[in-house]
Amino acid sequence: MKLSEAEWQIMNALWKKNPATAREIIDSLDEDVRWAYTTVKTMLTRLAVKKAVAETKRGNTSFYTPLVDQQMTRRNALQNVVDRMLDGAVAPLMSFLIEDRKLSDRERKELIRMLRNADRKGESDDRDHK
Amino acid sequence: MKLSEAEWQIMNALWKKNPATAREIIDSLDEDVRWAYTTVKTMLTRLAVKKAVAETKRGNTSFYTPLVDQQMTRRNALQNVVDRMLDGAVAPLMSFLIEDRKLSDRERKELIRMLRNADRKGESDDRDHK
DNA sequence: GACAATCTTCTACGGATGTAGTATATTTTT
DNA sequence: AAAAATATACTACATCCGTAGAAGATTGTC
Repeated sequence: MKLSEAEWQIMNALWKKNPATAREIIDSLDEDVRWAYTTVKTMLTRLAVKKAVAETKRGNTSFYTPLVDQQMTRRNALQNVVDRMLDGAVAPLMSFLIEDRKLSDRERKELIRMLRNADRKGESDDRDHK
Repeated sequence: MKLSEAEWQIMNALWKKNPATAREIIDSLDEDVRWAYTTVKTMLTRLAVKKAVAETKRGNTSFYTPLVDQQMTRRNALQNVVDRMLDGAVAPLMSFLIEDRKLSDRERKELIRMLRNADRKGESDDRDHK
């Protein structure tokens, strides 16, 4: 499941609220995204063709629902980003998170908590950590 | 500076070793990437056109060098990924790092260290970019 | 019921991308 | 120097992507 940038926008909107009509999707997009109605429709049709969304008609109007899982889709996309763009290394991702895109205090704490947690449930190879 | 997926491959090779000829680049790519010589040349020419690399001739052969900074280019690309694909949220990135893409023990420790460090120097914490 | 608003389907089109063939110039090897 | 290998410049082309207009179907409104 490969999505184009514009398609991500649509999917993100749909993941937030669904089912939704083309009109609802447009309205939910950022102000600065000024797509014509038919542009969004084209996107939706293409997404339907690739089975990323389901199209259901009620009367004259189509309602759309995501068919792919957000978590999973993002995960795959990120894996691809790491593989292609970062040449397989996660380090740049980490420094992006930590240095560039300053995490809020909140996020930083949360991240540390997650890491500790991951550490604990990490299988056999744990050595001296007391 | 927007790079296509194939262009990232080339740039990653060039960042690793430069200047390099088209031939050297091909040879440095993963085994499973079987591009024709002219394909790589096309890529390089396009990259030269958009000023991402410099082309210098020595005799009959061209040598290429990156003109854009790896760190910076990746950073921008990642910001774009967060904005478009992740709808502005970094949380999915974190969980990708921590849950999906299991960090090695080594990487996890390093990440924690970085976080602690960022914590220390982040007294005058102001956020909200753009 | 007529007109306006809205939705639908179909078609289009320029630029980006992946992928490479051809013909030609140059360099290297017998 | 003739042949073989290699590099270059140019051209091509199918598909994807962003973006939307046109024309017709349906629904809402006075």
